[in-house]
Amino acid sequence: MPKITKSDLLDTLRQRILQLDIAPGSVLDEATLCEAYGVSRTPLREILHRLAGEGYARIQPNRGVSVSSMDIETMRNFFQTAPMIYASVARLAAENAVPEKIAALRAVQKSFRAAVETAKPRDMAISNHKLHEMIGSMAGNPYLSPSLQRLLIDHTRMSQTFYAARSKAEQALIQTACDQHDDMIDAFEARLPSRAVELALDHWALSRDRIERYVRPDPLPVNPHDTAEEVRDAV
Amino acid sequence: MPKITKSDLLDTLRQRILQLDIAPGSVLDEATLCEAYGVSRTPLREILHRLAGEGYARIQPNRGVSVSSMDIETMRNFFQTAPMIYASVARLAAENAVPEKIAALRAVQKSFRAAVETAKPRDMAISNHKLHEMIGSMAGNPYLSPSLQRLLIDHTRMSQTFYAARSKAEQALIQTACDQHDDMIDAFEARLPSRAVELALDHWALSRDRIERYVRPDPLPVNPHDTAEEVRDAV
DNA sequence: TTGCTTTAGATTGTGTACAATCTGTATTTT
DNA sequence: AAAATACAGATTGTACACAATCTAAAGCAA
Repeated sequence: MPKITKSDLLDTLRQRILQLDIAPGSVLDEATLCEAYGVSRTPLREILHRLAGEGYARIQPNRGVSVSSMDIETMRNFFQTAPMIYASVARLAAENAVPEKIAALRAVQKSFRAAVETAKPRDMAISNHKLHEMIGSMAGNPYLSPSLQRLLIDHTRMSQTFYAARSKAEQALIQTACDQHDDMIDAFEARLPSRAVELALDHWALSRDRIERYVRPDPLPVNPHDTAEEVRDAV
Repeated sequence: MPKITKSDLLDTLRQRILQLDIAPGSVLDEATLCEAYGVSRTPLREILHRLAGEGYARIQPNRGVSVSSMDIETMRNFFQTAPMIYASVARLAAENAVPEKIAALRAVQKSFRAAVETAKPRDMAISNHKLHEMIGSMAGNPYLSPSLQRLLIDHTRMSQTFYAARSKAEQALIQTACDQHDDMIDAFEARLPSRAVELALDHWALSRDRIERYVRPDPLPVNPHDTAEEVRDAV
């Protein structure tokens, strides 16, 4: 029976949700989870309430808890909101930068780069999530943090495919994103809010384009003899 | 023994916190609350976790739950963030207006106006809070809502003094705020995002000035013979 | 006195039994 | 046959007892 602490279990569930190991919309069954992690229902239920409060899940009274879903309407709101929040947070992070937190950022960025170099998609996604969470923490604005949190949850879930890059071109994009992280941390450290905002928006644009490309891929060729490029130009 | 449902108790505690009936920073004692409302600790603890998730309270493991505090740093972040979020929410509310929700807004605004006319500060604060929550709901953006929620919690708590208006001038300000509500709802209904943003910022400016005036009141006259106006001009 | 250790009381966290509610199926009624 | 109802099994919600942890006061050593 694997003994596990409450905060560890909370973290484990958060990660499983972020990695799509537990699918959006699926039900978090109390009995199953208790069995799996060897805790009783009382603490588990408190964890579920907490997950709900953080936006990872949703509680319907007398009908259980389910992982937050990601429908088309949600996506629309995501694209509408992300740049504003990310830019604001970057600005505040630059204004409120302190050496201690900068060092912590660099440490996480180091593990992100390591994950990139060893091509471990899951580690990339989690490190990236953590990095951006820490930027939010450095921004230190309790009114923006909850929005940032919710954006990051869905952003990380959507990016799962991103990090499992197949082509050389996709790997190059990941490298660019990785370099952008370093530039952003430099901007925070130098306390350059405008520069931080600019970099944050570039970083967002890269991610956005990649997600859009996944959601709306190049159509299959109508005529099997056409190349993908010809089809794309025609559309 | 007053029998109370879980969601009612959740709502009651939210209102008590908003009305400063439970002071910022004070601990929410499990035993006391169980005694007071006749529920056992298990459901109460789940309510407390929920309140923490929503930003009304803060959990420190093994050290209990306390009502969110409002220190000087928090205030700074509040003033920095509020206009952006309020404006964004107003824009989205105008874009996503539906007759059903407009009707609901008008109903709450009616009860707000009634509270103003009967000079009931607590009802004003709660109606105002509810109205702005509903605007957020109509905006329908799950990424902005949590930030709006947190802003409203502290905004309502800070406004407690505002609604207990003493002078004629202060009552006139409340009237203005009330009229702004109607204008905003009209703008939502007519689907005029720019107009809605403009009105939201006016509404914010009014509230902000009032709060600032409370935090930094006119200084007492140095020389007892001076009038308040002379002192203000001299500062 | 000052600082550390011990220990009793209070508070928070967990496990388990039981109650309330919901869901889906089978039966009854029209 | 269709609709309504009743029931059984499963799931969620609550109460309470007990375990773990923290707090603060008392005692002891320097």
